[in-house]
Amino acid sequence: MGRARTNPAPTAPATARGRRTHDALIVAGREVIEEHGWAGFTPEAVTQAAGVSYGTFYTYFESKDDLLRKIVQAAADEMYAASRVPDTLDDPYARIVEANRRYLAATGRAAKVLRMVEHGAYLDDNLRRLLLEIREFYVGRSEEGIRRLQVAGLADPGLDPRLTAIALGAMVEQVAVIINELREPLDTEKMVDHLSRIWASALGLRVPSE
Amino acid sequence: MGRARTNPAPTAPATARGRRTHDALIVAGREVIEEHGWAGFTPEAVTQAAGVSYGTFYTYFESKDDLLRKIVQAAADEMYAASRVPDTLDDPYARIVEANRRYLAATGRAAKVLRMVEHGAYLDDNLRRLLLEIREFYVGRSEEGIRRLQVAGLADPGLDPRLTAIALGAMVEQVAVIINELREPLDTEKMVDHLSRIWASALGLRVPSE
Amino acid sequence: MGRARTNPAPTAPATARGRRTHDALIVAGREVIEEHGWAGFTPEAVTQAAGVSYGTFYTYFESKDDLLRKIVQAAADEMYAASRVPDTLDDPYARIVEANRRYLAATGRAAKVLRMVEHGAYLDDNLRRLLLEIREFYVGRSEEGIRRLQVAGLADPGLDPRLTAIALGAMVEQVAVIINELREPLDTEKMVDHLSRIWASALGLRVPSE
Amino acid sequence: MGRARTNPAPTAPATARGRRTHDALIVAGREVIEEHGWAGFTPEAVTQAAGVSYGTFYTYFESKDDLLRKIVQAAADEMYAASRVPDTLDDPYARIVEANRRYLAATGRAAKVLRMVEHGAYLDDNLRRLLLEIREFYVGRSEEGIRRLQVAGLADPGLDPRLTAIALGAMVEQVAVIINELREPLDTEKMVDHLSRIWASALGLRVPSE
DNA sequence: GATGAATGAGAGTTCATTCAT
DNA sequence: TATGAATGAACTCTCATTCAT
Repeated sequence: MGRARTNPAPTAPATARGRRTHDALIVAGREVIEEHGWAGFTPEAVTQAAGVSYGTFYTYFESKDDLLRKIVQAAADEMYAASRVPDTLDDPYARIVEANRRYLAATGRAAKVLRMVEHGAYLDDNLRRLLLEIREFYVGRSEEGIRRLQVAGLADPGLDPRLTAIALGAMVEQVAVIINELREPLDTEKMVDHLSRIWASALGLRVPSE
Repeated sequence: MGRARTNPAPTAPATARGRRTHDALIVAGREVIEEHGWAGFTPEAVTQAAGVSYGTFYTYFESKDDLLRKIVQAAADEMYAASRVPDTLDDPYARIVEANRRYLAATGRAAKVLRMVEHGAYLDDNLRRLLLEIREFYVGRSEEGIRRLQVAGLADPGLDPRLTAIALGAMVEQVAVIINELREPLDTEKMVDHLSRIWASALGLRVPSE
Repeated sequence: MGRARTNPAPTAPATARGRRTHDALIVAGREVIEEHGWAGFTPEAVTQAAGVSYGTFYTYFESKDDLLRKIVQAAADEMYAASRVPDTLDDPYARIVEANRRYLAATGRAAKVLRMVEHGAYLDDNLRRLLLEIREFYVGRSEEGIRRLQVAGLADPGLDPRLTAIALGAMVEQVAVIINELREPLDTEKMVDHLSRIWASALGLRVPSE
Repeated sequence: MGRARTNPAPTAPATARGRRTHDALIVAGREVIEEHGWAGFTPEAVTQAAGVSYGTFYTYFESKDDLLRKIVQAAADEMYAASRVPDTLDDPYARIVEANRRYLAATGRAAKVLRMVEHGAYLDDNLRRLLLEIREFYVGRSEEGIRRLQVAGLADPGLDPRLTAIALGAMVEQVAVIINELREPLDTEKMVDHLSRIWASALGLRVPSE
């Protein structure tokens, strides 16, 4: 009936207690979605995991999707922060290794959350756009890097930087997600090594012999 | 989905008409899941897309998950068939190119279905196992190929064949899925070329100059 | 999330059984709203009153408000039908008496429903418009009648036909609603007599002595 | 509404500040119900309109219904006060005109509040009784007036004073409510004139020519 | 076999009320 | 007295599945 909304559009928590509960819900939400997937991601599950009552959910979030967006944003922010390779690292190959190591180690968990959300993304434009932006960020960054290496005469100039960035980015992204679903456990550092060598040889970079 | 199941197990269709309806539902189910994702995949939507009445669904499928499994199986079969590289092709690089071309062109659609299903897979062990098997099939096949090339002295013997197969397989799989979600349209043949070159240089195969 | 609606926008019932259930829900809905008012008008109450299960509600109505609109429409139709004074009745005063009698007797119940709904009408434009139209129908009809009597030299030409119609219509409408809420029971026929005399003397019509 | 009530019965405000807040809530509550109807009348909306915090509501009122009763009482008191026709006015017709003018002008707003509340009244006996009393007050007063005019030989002795008072009171009450909902704006003073003439002619009073 | 109505458990959301600070 | 977070029962709506025809 287009009933007038009388419920508060939730505002930022005013007290420390409120802030604590708010954050606990985001953390709990993330755990729930990691563990039980999209279908298990219900306000009830989230509030139970956070140890608060059902109604408290709506004290802080306008809707289930509102929380979802905030979880995605938080995961994305975390990935950005964790994946930044220090500028002090100069050697191109070392930079690749470091980027891959960080992506796998530090951001694997966040990547999983994003993947779980992709399902919902088929329905919601905002969320889909957000996910696209996140991917674009990584692809764009790699593309730039490849271009710079080409200009410096270190990478094969015959490669299309964008296509290459898309392909190599896809590799790392997908490996980060499936790494824990595989039959066998897997030596992460060794995988980082292989990913980096693939990356380097694709660009025509000289891989330092170990 | 985890509902009690008192349904009579539907038997194989006895008549030609029955067979037609049965198949139409699988086709329709696949279209629905491609277009509207997991959340849009309801018996209602599927029967409407197939042009039959609601109740007919349960004449042919024990449950929604039953249909899902059959869709996945059909998609997997199709991928297997489409991705087989003819034995007559001898040159290793040409084989890689052909495999990638086929994966992207012929199986991209099926790959998308599988990805959409992955969400539901977090709930159902059977389905999860099925998806793992499909991936294992591809990874295993690549692993074997790499091993053979190593034995033949054509590929870098320092590589772990399994890790390499996982990484390169992940690349192609993910590219096949995101290729249609990207901002810009993308020249598929050129992507095949890049994927193949990455694959070849990763293995240390000589890429024939164009 | 703007989740795609997959539930059928309910269509007209295809079978006789469906028609029966559909109608039973409208009847039950009306009883519920008469008896328990707007606040008691819940899908649960309605389906219980109709003796069907909860979910059946949404087989026939898109929403609670959808049913409400249909109830209002049905009540309005019924009022129109019941309040029509036969053209064979010629005497102006007799026509007034008959109109009032019918309004009170035949449409009092419908009027009560409409009044109960008015509350919701403060929120929903469609419904408000519908209620306004219903009132306009009656006021307009009376206005015309008064105008004709003035032209015929039977009614006081100094009266504004619209204001007079509004006031007299308000009187009958409100009497129809409160008649059952009063402390004391009330002789309906005597009330019809008084209303009619008020109406007639207001217009300056000669009231036949009894 | 019909919730268990373990609330401490709030006591009358002890301080001036308390008094101010208490009154502000009543005023705000009235505005809210006028503007957004029964469904918009929530403690949340009321406290926001009054510019105090949510919890403050229950410092002053036992429940939502408690506030409602106080609003109704205030509206009723206001109507009584505003509708009192000065004893100095002797002429019966002038008294009628004045009563109608006051009812429409001064009490229209209060009448609207009462009407909005009627919906809730179907749930609460106290409130229903209160509303009945208010109506009875007006009907009773008119009834007395009619009786006196009959005794004085000024009004038609054939009329039932109670039925006549009910009908004429219903007219004014309903006009006061719908006057602002009509399609067209409406000259209030002209409406007062028509109402009064209807009233007078109904009683058989001589309407002074203008 | 096919149809479409019926079912009811469960999901998301609201809101009157309570409580700790 | 004032604040705003917390509570949970109740409400609207959905949908996988069953059933009568």
